[in-house]
Amino acid sequence: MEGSAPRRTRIQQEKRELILEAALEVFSAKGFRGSTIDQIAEAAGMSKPNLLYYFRRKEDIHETLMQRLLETWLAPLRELDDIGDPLTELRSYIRRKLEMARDFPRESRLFANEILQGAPRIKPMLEGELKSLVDEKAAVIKGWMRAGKIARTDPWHLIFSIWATTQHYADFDVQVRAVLGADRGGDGRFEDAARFLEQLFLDGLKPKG
Amino acid sequence: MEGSAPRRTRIQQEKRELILEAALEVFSAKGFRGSTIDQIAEAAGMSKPNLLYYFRRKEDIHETLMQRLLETWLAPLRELDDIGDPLTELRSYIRRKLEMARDFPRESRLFANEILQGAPRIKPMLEGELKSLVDEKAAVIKGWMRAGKIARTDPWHLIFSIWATTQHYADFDVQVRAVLGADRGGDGRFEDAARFLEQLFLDGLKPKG
DNA sequence: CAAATTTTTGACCGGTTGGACAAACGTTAG
DNA sequence: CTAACGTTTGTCCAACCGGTCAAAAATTTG
Repeated sequence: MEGSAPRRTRIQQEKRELILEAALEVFSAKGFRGSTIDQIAEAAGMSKPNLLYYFRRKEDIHETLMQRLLETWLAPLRELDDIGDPLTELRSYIRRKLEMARDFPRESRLFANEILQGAPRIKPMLEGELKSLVDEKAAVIKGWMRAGKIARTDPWHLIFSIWATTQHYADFDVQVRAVLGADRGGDGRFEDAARFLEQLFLDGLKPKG
Repeated sequence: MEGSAPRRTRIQQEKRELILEAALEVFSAKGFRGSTIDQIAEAAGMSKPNLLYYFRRKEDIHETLMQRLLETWLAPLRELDDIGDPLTELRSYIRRKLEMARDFPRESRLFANEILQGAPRIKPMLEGELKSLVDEKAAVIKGWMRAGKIARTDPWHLIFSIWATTQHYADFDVQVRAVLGADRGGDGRFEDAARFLEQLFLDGLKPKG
């Protein structure tokens, strides 16, 4: 048992938040190994020993960050529900995921970094909680297919493709901006992406008629 | 001018290849900062000073690796050609990219790592060579749309979505395997992915009829 | 063969980094 | 005020890491 929530003073709560915010910034930009405690401390406006008073080890910061991330990261998929029109549900899911890529790019990159390195710290979660959730939702989608509400295809790979296309705009942001150039790479790129993805997932590329 | 190819002995050529192979393995798994020269040297079966005899700095290895990578990485897009049936061309492009994710996952991860960190070493290339190439191919695709051969949509985001969906199977391999589980996560996953992506990009999810 | 050149190695160095620690400082309660 | 507790800092250390260097070993060349 991890047991009863650790008693924390007001200062501790505030400083811990500050550190986590700073660490998210640094970790997501440079990766775990590429980040130093000093950098995080400076970003949080405190000295290294002071930071280590709130988090005993560098790993502890990363772990805490990761746990929080996973909560919010899977929320959109959890909301995918059997009630309501299937195509609308899927469209909403795609939109929500794209909004997360837009509003929480650092979280997306932190996650991507972890997976890229082989997910050493969260593999159990992937094989357990995540797999269960995806299997569950895949069953829902399969139901829609059987009912003729959406085309028959592989629900798991469908989910992968939604993850891939949406998170791409956070994880590969530099590349997206570079390719789109100064004019089209501005704020409008997420709306363009939303329009494109909606069309792709609904109709594909075959010409109408 | 970088000038005439540096004269190299047989041993130098062989050892440099060995080092690059080992470095690809290590860098792609742990990132640049997360990798040590010692690890690369060990993977290449030599001592650290010996390795440094062939590559004076750690960065030199990474740079060489990166240059080679970019050549092969963009080859499939270069092949996308105006002659031939548009839908077939796009299907081939998707297939080739997926094959690269399957056959060269380390290269894909190395590239992903670089982009994730903000592409510090290849940003100029992204804004120059890559952008030009993509713009050029986007124009080709636009031509197909005008000719009514494929549905009208955003060619740039179309290319992004192909990159994202295919590279996902290399970069997020751990996650894909974890979610698919022992049975479906085997070698067949790339064929499943190929089938799914073909359907997605051609027809989307709307039910037929 | 021997000389010249290339390759390999062990020892070493300076800078960085994660983390420990005790002392100082601040705050609050009695 | 003072004791207790929470917070902050300067100093320090051991491990690690990128890279140097000179000398030994191996290889090539004449």
